[in-house]
Amino acid sequence: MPELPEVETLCRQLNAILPGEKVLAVEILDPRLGEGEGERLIGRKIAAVYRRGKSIRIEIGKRDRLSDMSPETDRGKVKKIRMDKGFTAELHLRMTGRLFWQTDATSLPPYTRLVMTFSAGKLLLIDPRRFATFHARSRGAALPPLANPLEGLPARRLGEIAGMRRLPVKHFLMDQRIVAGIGNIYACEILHHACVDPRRPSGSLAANEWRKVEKAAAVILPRAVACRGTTVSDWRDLFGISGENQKHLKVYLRDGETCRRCGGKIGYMKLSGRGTWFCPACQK
DNA sequence: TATAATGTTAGACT
DNA sequence: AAGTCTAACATTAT
Repeated sequence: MPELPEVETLCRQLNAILPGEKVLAVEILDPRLGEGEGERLIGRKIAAVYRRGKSIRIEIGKRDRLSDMSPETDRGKVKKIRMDKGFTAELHLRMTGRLFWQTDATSLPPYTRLVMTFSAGKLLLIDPRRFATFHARSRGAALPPLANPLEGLPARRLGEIAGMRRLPVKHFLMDQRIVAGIGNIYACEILHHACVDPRRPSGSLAANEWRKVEKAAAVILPRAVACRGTTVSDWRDLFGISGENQKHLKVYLRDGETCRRCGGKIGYMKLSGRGTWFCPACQK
């Protein structure tokens, strides 16, 4: 469920809480998430949290001085432990993953799959469908940055990449290798704002149409971040609070209702296997 | 009971 | 070879 604005919301909220916090425990409750992945994070401090596309990357630093001062350890060993570069815990929420910051001693909510304990609280991964992924990797070379639609989607680049491709433009915008972070809701909304029919072959868009797509993304995505995401079913932010962006939806889930721009009737169809809402009257 | 769900990807098919 | 399409993953809610 979470797309760029939702993941961005979580990252910002995590960044206000986690840096400097030490990982006290990691419990993996769903074996699909990998067995010993969490062990090596224990005793380390969070440096910062970043978003890359729809992934949440928690940068975790070197082991804290006190925690590796086991008495009588030979110095070589201690040194070795502290020489590493730290880890990155990478979370991808896929369809139904959520993060929740729990600060009271209540029991874990249903479908909790992972618990990361800090002194200030517990970070829970809740995921009914169990598609979410979690990996703790030692920090290596920085990954190449993905095109970040929050920093703008240059129309020219989009046109170049689209070339002569016949892939529907909606599918094109959702290709994470091209544009990192747009999913089904925002692809529908961006194309409606840009007045472009989602079925159009991506290679058929004229330069001015890509410019409209660029502008649409620049309106829709930052507003969705400011609204802390779109709650149409189960999306909640880190503190369990619904987003507000559903108020701004023009087509998504509005099947049969009236287009607020032209008065036409919002249509629904399956495109590339995904539900697609659009206004046939004003999206050409 | 059948269907769809805010994501990704392996494998099949052009 | 490269582009495109489909099914599969696991589970709930309607």
